[in-house]
Amino acid sequence: MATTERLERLIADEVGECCAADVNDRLAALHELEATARVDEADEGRDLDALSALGSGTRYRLARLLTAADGELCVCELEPLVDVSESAVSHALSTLTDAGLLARRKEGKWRYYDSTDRAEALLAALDSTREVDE
Amino acid sequence: MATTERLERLIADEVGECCAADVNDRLAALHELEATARVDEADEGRDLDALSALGSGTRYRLARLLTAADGELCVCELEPLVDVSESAVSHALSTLTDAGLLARRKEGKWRYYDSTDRAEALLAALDSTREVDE
DNA sequence: CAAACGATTGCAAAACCATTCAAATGAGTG
DNA sequence: CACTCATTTGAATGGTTTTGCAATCGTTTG
Repeated sequence: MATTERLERLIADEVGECCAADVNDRLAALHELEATARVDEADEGRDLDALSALGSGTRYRLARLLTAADGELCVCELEPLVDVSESAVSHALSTLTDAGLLARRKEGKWRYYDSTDRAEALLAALDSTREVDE
Repeated sequence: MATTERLERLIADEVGECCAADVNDRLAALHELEATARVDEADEGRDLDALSALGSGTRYRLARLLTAADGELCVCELEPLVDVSESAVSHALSTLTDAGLLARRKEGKWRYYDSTDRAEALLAALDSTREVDE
């Protein structure tokens, strides 16, 4: 996977000249970076689940609604607020729940959903990094 | 889209009895919630772009690398750190840039990328809401 | 100016996803 | 226990996404 040719030329380009030591230093730095950036595989999977769950219109809107509500909401309250079928709402809520973005509570025939800290943190991150200019 | 039948029954279930006023109150609350939760359409589009851009393995890993690096990195430094083709890396970096998660800088033949505040905020949100228990 | 090079782009194939319809589940009620 | 109702589940479908290949763009260098 790793051919160092381009990297050598990059370093030569930056430093003017390029000796083996320079290349080794840079390679070491890159491997250290790789270690720093690496996330536990299970955590990475959960992150990807959360991001892709939120990354679709219907689910994003449901998560927004549940985050804006100060408490839990029943499926039958959510359904009229998004314009997809009842079944699609259920699929969406399940996906969000599996992704750790919603919590589900049963009460008799009804099922209530609420947003988790994770959903709130992600939406807050988006809200706080909105571009000012268009 | 909005049939109030189920909602009426839900309220009857909660309150014991259900009069028109109860239903109207709840409907008003739901409409207010809808207004609170609503995000400017363009902003919503940008949020979805950001989330779905980050929500795929290759792009997530690139964003992690650039966030962990204290400065910008050249494409040729990133390429050996992820195991997809050069072309896929380029596609991924473009998608991330379009989504507002990376900044691109040209210098001669080389192209450098760096993460934006938005990418960092999203990854930080994920990191800070990791479940402790499995 | 032609050749070399880093990076991007258009395209096609394969993999994946969101939605719907139909059927099932599980709770409450007569 | 049959019936209704809220919600979920499974399968099918149409649409989008990811990737690699080949061709191309823009820059530097001989």
